[in-house]
Amino acid sequence: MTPPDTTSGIDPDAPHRYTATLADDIERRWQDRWEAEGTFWAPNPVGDLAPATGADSGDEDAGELGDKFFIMDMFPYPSGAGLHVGHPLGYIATDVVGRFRRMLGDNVLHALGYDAYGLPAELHSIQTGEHPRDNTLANITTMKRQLRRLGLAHDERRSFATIDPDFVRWTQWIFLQVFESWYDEDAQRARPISELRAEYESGARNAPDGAAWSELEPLERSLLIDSVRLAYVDDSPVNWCPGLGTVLANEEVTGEGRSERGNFPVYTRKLRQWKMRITAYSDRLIDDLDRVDWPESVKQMQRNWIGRSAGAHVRFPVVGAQDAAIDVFTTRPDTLFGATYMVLAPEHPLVDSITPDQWPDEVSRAWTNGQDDPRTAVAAYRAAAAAKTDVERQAGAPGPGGSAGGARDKTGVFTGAHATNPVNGESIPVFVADYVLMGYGTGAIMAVPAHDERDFDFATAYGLDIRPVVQAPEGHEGVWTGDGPAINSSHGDLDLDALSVDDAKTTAITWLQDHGRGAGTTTYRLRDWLFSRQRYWGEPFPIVYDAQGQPHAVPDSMLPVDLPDVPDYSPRTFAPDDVTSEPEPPLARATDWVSVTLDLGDGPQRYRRETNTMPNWAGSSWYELRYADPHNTDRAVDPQNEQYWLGPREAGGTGGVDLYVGGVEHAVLHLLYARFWHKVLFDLGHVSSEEPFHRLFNQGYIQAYAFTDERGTYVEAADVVEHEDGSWTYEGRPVQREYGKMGKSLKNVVTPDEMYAEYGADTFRIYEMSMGPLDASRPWETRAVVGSQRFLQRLWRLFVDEATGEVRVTEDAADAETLHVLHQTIDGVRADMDGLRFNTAIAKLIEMTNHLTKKQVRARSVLEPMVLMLAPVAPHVAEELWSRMGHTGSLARAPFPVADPAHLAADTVTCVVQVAGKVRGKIEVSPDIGDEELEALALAEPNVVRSIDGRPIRKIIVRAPKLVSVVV
RNA sequence: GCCGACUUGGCGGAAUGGUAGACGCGACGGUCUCAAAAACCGUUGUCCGAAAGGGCGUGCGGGUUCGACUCCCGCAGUCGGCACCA
Repeated sequence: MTPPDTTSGIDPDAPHRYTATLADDIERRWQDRWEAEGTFWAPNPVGDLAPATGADSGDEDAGELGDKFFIMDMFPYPSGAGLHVGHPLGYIATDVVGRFRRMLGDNVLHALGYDAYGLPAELHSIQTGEHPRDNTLANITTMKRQLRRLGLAHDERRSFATIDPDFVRWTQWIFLQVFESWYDEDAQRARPISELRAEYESGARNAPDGAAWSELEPLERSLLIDSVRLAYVDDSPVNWCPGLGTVLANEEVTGEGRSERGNFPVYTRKLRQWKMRITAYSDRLIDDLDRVDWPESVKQMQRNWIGRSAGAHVRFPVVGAQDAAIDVFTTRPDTLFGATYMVLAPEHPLVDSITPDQWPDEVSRAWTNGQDDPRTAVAAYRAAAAAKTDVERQAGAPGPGGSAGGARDKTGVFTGAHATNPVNGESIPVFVADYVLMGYGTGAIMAVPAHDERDFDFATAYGLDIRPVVQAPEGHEGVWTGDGPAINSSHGDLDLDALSVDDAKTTAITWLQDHGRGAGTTTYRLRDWLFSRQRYWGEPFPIVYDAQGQPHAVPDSMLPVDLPDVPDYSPRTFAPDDVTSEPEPPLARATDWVSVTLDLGDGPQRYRRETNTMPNWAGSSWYELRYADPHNTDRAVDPQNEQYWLGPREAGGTGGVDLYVGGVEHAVLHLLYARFWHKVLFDLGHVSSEEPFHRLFNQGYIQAYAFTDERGTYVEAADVVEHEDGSWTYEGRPVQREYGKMGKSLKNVVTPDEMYAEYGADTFRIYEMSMGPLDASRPWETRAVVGSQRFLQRLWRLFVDEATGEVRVTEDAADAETLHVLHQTIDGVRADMDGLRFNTAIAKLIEMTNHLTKKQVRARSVLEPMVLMLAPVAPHVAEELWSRMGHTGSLARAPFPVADPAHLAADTVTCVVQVAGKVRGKIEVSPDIGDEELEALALAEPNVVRSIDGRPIRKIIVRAPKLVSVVV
């Protein structure tokens, strides 16, 4: 008989031991087979990826595809730097989920594309002269090879890159959809421009100024239409970055007023640029956050970014000026009686017209900045404000004493004008100050120093009245921004006194509306999306300009508009502080391309092409749709395919990708833009889903330790030695440890290739998944990887004789305890997989393996479910064992084990006995023991008796069969 | 400043209000070996104790509860986002 193979019989050099070499052989073999057999192909309802079922039309087949599960990763930018072990974390996680869902019977759509436009490739081209496409495609090839070795269960037929002409064609098509739409505020949705034009032509609608369509000149008509398009050219302040030679979206500018890429200063200035009217969707973008399954933190970030705030517009007539009035936005209309002055932003258009030639009598010296007349004073102040970058402006001017600059000292100047407070007729001074921003609200405020910190600071500095109109709690000093009864707030027919803040707001707004002096309103922080860049490596706009400079869509049949070859890929860049420079995109130099003759309905004419390109966010704003129908030449996505993969599952649902995994760094940029485009496409009837991503999950990051020597230079982390006292040395010299990213410059990169070579892909996958919860960041520790390999080796040994390679699985029946362990494990692993808790799922598999090893269990009825549970995380070794047990096909679609309730309950349960809240005894009892019997057993336990020590028992809590708590 | 998340052994981390520290790394002890490495087996929160057992322990201070890592209040620290947004 077989000698009991216990501890000492294990030979590390056994020929059939699960080593990196064997793993490598197994993994490559299965990867080739999966590819050859198309194991992970996901059929579509219709089109080229529909199942080949003869003459049947697609409609019938859709039902036969079964339940779907669409899982997505945030696709990568194909960098030339190569992967480190942090990159695949999310891809492994989605692969585990995808494989699990496939074993539950779902039709799983999982593929990976490449977000291939980007600055690095362009910078590389500027240096080398190589076309960015060549470099990018080479990087994609390398990256695919590295990722393939992970054994990801992707449908390769659905992979694409955003630079593929076939993809660009539809990116440009979507741009034109946006361009050819307007937002109908009444219907609260985007509608085609053609419908608006029809309404104008039929006379159903007049221009906003009341003019009839028929009375307008052709150019006026174009301008009217263009002014409401969702994609439009606008000459308004943008973020100009001379150092990069391009403009940037607000989202691409850091809090310090610098470019996110390159860290160059950014200046606000007016330039003619493409924008997208994302602000039209502000409410829906906020409201629909309640309908998606996203991390609360990301939802909150988007809410903050959109920045909806409710309040009122109030008109303050300018004293002495006929029709002039200052329109302000306030969130606190309840404090109108506390408004003691007003402030205009330096760029506010009314500043010039309201500033008089002379100071009024008895003007305070502090208000004039020492200037002899208001016009000079205001002009000087505005010039000074304009010269500041946003950074300086936000940092605040250094105080008179050269203060360290912590506080944002308020500066400003009196305009010499006064305005009338509409609620009490009071005349209050109007200032210009740069603490009021032109970009928010109306660029003008009513200042209520008693209840606003900023106004309080300014009022204190300039000696302005501070009048409390909300009763602060007793003993409170300074500004009170909280709730309380209104005081000093009554005049004429408006009486707010004693009302709470909320009630006073409502009352004040009603009064303002009734008297035509204002209205309740909502403002947003969100600005329209700046959509053009002065760069080469991006999608060209499918737009041409006519002789009058009016934009026209390039006809659909001419898409895609390809990038022309240019002699030089760089935009003209300037000194980082050259504010007045004019942007000059590289495409402008392709003069033959720029000038084009087209017939857009009026016969052949010369047009000039748009020479800006789209921002890198364009491709990623709709790529989820293309996975569902990657080769469609007639549409971006066929409606049936879209409905199947993305359509809402229940009435009123948003639909969207079932699970989208990626880093939290895209919380506002990519995720906001993608939602916006998706909603436009929904409004126009191109998709049935209202949201692109139904469930979002942010994976954490793999961090790493880096080490610096005494000069602060990074040293090779792999060669640092740790000492028992917790210190580290490199080549004998002491080094300092720091914790952060993995990167070449930090000399702490560990690559997946090293892991494949040393342990194999399955070990690497297990390690990454077992390090901790998926949403937490954690440090990489190469020396811990061996633990995952030991697990797989132990498991392998259960099945395979390491000396002979013989499969040792028997047809024996399993003992009751093992069955209990098995079904407990099945139950737990299923739940963990569902909740993306791969770390605890793996821990349970390890526990079970340790149990089977200890008991030398070889029963097929236990080992087969074990292999199936392992398959999502370690698919290659699972496939190998499955096939060695005699199965011929892949286990990719084998049913995931189901726990048998009969085996879930244990024979005995450990009951804990607490005395005065402390555990004093444990007793093994039957799971269905009664309360009374359990109580009696507990009180008979010697250690429990000793702990009670004769004290009177006040109460006994029995939770059979797990717990007895004795209160003394 | 505002918003959000987090804080558990030497380390990564487990724990529907019910045995704190599962699982893994490391460390220590052992088996095998001439030896070492590898592998395997065992121990491992901390203090007292020969043991039985007991004290103390989940950032800090309170509270609710028979019972709190878990719930509530206050504080500190770390990380992320926003930031003169009216």
